[in-house]
Amino acid sequence: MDVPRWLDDREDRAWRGYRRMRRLLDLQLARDLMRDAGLSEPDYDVLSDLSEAPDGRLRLGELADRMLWSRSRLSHHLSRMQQRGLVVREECTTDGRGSVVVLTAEGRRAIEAAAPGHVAAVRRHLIDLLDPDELAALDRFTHRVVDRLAGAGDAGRASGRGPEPLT
Amino acid sequence: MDVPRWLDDREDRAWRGYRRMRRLLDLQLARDLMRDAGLSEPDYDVLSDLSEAPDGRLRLGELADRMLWSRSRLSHHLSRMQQRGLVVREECTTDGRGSVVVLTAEGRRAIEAAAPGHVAAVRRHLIDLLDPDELAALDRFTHRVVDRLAGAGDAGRASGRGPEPLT
DNA sequence: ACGGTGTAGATGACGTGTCAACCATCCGGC
DNA sequence: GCCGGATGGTTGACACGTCATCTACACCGT
Repeated sequence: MDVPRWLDDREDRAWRGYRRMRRLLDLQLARDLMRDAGLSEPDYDVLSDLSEAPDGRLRLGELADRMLWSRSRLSHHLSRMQQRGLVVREECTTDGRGSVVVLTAEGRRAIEAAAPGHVAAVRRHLIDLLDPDELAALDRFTHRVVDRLAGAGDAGRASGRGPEPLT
Repeated sequence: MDVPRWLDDREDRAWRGYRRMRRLLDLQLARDLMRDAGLSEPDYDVLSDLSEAPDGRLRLGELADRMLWSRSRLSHHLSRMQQRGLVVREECTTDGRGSVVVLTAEGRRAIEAAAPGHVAAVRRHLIDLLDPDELAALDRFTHRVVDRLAGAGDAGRASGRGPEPLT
């Protein structure tokens, strides 16, 4: 690590801006969503991913992977959503261990009612504020960063180089 | 709201990329930080903001505002950090209600030990992956978004226009 | 068929965040 | 001076997320 390479002015501004935006955007979108649709962001994400799946059904693990959630987290969250009647669990016919998460009619109603307002909020607070170049840049570099991070699970900082085994 | 204006392909890609990056970056930075310095990201942020303040001391509310945290959250978190000896609370001399948060020697040691590694991680996983244009774009639009959101606290979606009273 | 190993999920304990009271103090008007 | 409302901070109850653990089943080699 030797002499640390601090962030220069431009980098620091961008980094602070990112974190601040991240926080404020979250708060705002969560507020809007809760007020307009009675859903939390995690609720929305679950319902949204489910609604995009054929028949509104997905294996729990598959859903967890898509969302980048731990199975445990998803399991807990599903229990709460199940109580509210938004989803149900079914046993998996092809794998005795598995469960299948299924969107209920009420869940579908909820996501369909919430979506237009949520998309509008995303536009209002973020997307519509970007010019085409910025939008393109956002697309490019987020995917670049994601590929790096998703590629080598830990990509340790320890030794100088190269991927390392996952933990 | 009428016919909802959905996100087109480019917008959708950028938005999904953003959320995915956000999640993975968080996980990775948190992991690195915990492993290398035994701090959570919230810990780091508190210490970092404190260490930038004169004498390492700030009014609780002032700190909460800078961090965009609720006073309640900060108060809880400080109690935990105080237990670990990273900060202490002092009574405020100019306002009988207030408390002043003070960085301890150990707290200063912790943040100084953590900083180089954390900055390196931020570079490795994000900053160094952006070309100058992208960095500039990130700086620009994040601040634009922040200004909007910070400006009109709620900036309601309800009526067509204009700021509304805070909740 | 059987035993060992790995994987899918569930669960409980615990740390953290939020929300709604709550108390103490400050401040502006009378 | 004092009263009413605002402000600074704390607290407790509850929602949520994580981690370690546990059970049940799958898969593979023999």
